[in-house]
Amino acid sequence: MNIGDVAERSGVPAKTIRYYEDIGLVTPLRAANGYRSFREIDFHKLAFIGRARALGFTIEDCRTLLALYNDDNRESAQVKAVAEVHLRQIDEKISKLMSMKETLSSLVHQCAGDHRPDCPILADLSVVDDATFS
Amino acid sequence: MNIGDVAERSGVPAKTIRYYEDIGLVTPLRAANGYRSFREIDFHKLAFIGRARALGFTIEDCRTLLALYNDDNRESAQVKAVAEVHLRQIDEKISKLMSMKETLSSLVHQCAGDHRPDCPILADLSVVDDATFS
DNA sequence: ATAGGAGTTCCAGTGACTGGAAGGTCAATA
DNA sequence: TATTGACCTTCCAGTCACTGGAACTCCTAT
Repeated sequence: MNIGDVAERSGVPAKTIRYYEDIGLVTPLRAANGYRSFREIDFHKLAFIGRARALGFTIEDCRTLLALYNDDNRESAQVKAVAEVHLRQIDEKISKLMSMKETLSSLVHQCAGDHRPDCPILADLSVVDDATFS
Repeated sequence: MNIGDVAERSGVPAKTIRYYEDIGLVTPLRAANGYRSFREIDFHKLAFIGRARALGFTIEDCRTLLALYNDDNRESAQVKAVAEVHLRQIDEKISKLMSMKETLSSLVHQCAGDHRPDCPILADLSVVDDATFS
């Protein structure tokens, strides 16, 4: 398989696949003409990575998960641990975004959004108190 | 005020303030010894930026919001529009994270997390179907 | 022969910082 | 007065995970 085929099949862009090769995530063979030559196993790996990335795992997580996948002596606890850490980080991101959302949507609701200059959003941002947001 | 003072008062790290000067967000004066010299207005601006960043606005949004803040002829509708776009982006991020969270937490729950190698998380990631995640 | 659609490499940019090296300045103390 | 230590300066490089683009080669079909 050439890079275009594997890109289409896996859903991972060709450019990204080249990048993954650069950082040693995949190691396709090379044809005589210099083209990358992907085996089924390479496709499988890329699909795995694509799926893991879609779940928000970092590239380093992907490396770890692939290593565990290929390790017959793995313990499911190891995989679960990686996933749980990631899950906690997702939760943190969600809480942060939710609190931003609350503040912001309350400000947006207070704002008339008309031709006049008075704006509670700007008023809030320009509060003169020291270091209240940190 | 030296950079350390304004950093402490505004909650924006000194390193970040220097970066903000680099990209033209703040323009402190310079003392004879080459030290940056911050006026009240600089502090105020940094506090504004810090607050806006804490609400997730991009640097470019900050530029826009500061310009509106300093524009006597602004219309609150302009500010509201910026905030609403940002709010929608926050909502999108939240939905994405929530769907990741759901998939992932269901997988985590299915995983025994013991010494055995069998793992539904890895099983899910290695589904052989073509391009299902894209 | 030529056109086009593949593929290749390499370099630079994204956003918003952050770390670190190498050095200059200032206030207080021994 | 010398020195210590905290503070300041600039500049360069790295982060994360790509993405865009230039300049080139290669393959296939007309």
